[in-house]
Amino acid sequence: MEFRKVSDAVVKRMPRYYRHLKILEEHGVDCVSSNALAKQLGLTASQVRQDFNCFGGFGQQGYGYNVRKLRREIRSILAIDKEYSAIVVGAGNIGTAITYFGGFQEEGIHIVALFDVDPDLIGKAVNDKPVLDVKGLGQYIKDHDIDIGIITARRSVAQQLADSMAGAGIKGIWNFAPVDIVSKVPVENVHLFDSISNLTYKIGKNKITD
Amino acid sequence: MEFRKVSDAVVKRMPRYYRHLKILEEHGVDCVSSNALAKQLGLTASQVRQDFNCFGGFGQQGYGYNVRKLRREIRSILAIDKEYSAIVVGAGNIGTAITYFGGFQEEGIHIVALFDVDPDLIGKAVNDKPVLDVKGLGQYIKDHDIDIGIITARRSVAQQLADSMAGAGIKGIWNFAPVDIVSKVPVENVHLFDSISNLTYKIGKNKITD
DNA sequence: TAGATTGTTAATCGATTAACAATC
DNA sequence: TAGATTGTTAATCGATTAACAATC
Repeated sequence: MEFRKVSDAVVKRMPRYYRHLKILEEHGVDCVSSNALAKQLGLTASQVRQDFNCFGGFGQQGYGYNVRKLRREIRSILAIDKEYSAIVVGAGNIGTAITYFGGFQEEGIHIVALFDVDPDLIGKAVNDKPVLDVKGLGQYIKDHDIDIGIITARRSVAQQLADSMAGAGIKGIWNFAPVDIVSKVPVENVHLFDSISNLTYKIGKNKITD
Repeated sequence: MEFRKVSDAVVKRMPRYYRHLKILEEHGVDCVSSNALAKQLGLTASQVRQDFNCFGGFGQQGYGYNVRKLRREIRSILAIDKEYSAIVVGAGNIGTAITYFGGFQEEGIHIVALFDVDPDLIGKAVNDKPVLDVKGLGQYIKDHDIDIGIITARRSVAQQLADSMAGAGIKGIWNFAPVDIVSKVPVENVHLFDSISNLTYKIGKNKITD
């Protein structure tokens, strides 16, 4: 809907607002001011208002923001109000965990199949989803018009898997392999190693400072 | 070792350098210039040099950076050259996946036990690690001097688990529950929901723009 | 030495914060 | 209407980029 370029920092804060508004709504809160929201999230009121105004004016002067309305707006901005079909490439531990994990199904992301190279895994099922031969990956994406490809395969094959999925018309790639995937389609890299090493960094620094 | 305050943006880039240097080293590359490294990672040479100089001068004028040395320096900065003991709180799908996932063991992070409230899970084992009653969480941390607490429990209990672990002397918390944990000890929040919704955002925006 | 590339200071750019007029 | 709080413009701050002297 929006036409201005929205900075990456703003986009990264949107899910945080969304999660918090969900909690407020569950607690029966109708209305929230930028000031209150800022305090609850550790931001400034200015920042909150600037963020929302990147996408349009969702508030009401003298009153604040309607929690329900604001949440629905952010839901629409993040496009999580839509349904997505997804496949998991790499039926190992992470792939299996992602497939079992309910959190995405309930947000409209439906895993329909897994892919692997291992003949021992091909033909089996994970959470009732079939594990298929990776050879048929591109054709499957075309035939079933798959939206999201989730890469949980080894680092060395991640980029070529991404290329083949993008070539087959996938809409976006969610990558768990420890490489920064580059693609013509949108990519989100989840770097668990980066996260844990940022934690050990902080732990190490803490020891010295304290 | 360092004494200056290093910005969050710099710290977040360090694991990326580390991962890339690991690949360069595997490919037998001895030396790399800030310019080459910048191109490979999609940064600028200035930024690369600025980043490294937050922690000291690791390069050599007229030559560049020694890949092996630089990687070891970053390894030490991120404190991933040390050994850590860890426990997983919440023996569900994510907890199980994290426990099976080898990537952390090889980086010196050793999961020694899991905790849960479910009597059906308590007493069982995941990847040969015992699942214990969460009632004994604090005492276990004290007795075994556990470094890292990995939260893979429900959102509603995540903060109180963090509080109890911090109280028992844990050094850092790695949180997978969809809340921003606040603690007196260092915390890293992994928000899978934020990540996937940033992907759907980009997919949605792509459709409009193209 | 000459060439190359770092380390570091200065300039620019963008994001955050502050201020205030608009308005519910 | 008066009070409150947004939307938005202007000021500040911090991070990125550019420039260049130091030096291998």
